[in-house]
Amino acid sequence: MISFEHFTPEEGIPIYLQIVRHIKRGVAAGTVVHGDEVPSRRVLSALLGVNPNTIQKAYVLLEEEGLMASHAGAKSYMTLTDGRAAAVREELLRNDARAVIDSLRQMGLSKNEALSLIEAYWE
Amino acid sequence: MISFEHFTPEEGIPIYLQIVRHIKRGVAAGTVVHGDEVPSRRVLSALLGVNPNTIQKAYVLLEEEGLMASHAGAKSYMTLTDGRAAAVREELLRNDARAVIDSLRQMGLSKNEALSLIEAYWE
DNA sequence: GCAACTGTATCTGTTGTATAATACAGTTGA
DNA sequence: TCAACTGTATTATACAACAGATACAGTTGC
Repeated sequence: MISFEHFTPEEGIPIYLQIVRHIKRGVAAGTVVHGDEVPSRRVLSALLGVNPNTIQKAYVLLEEEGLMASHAGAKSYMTLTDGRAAAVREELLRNDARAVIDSLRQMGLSKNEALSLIEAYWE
Repeated sequence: MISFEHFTPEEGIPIYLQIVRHIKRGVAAGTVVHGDEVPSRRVLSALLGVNPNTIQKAYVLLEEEGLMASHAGAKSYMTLTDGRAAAVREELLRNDARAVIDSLRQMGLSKNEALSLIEAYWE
């Protein structure tokens, strides 16, 4: 069963997108693997204190990407080939890198300054 | 006069917030300094192809943060003490660092792996 | 069979974003 | 002075995103 223990909602970003992101990061980390059971819409909605439709919206996105499968009446499970999981990881890493690099560059930082910044805030 | 030459709108983020971000990054980079003239609402709206109200919404936010000042009938200018500019820079850097670090950590990367990633994508 | 779960579909309402059309008032400079 | 710019304010409209309420339908296990 996929864990939402360390899920910390952040305002300014739609909840359903944060749910998608949380699961994708789990896939990238390898803590979410093929065949893992996904919490039901009602269970997760109660856990997070949101509407079941909000969960459904997130799950539909994951299904459209082929990362999970649902069937009326039955539980839902992750559907992850090795290649698909690796692709998710690459996508997230690339997006993160691109976003932060663009931003830091626009602020005039050099590569070394950027690396020092990340190192300083890593803790 | 503040330049919008390298302003590249990105979908998914409200235009007025992108304008605020663009100017703040200029402040952080030192390319926008105290006393710099800000394009008028009408001029910038024509340049970007958006409604004047959208520009106004961005400028109101900047005014509320004390980064610029407007007076009816006159042009608008940046109002930046050295400390204020430094604070804007620190805030943007900290937010960028925090966002990317949180994400990479959730994907299971170590500090060195994160640094290598940034270096690899910097180009 | 049936209770208790599962996913699915539809409708409603609020909010944010952006546009449009004006109107009014203050300043600046020739 | 006065034309041409500035900022400011109001009202209306449209649309999409987001989330909530509710009802319906399929499965699973006893």
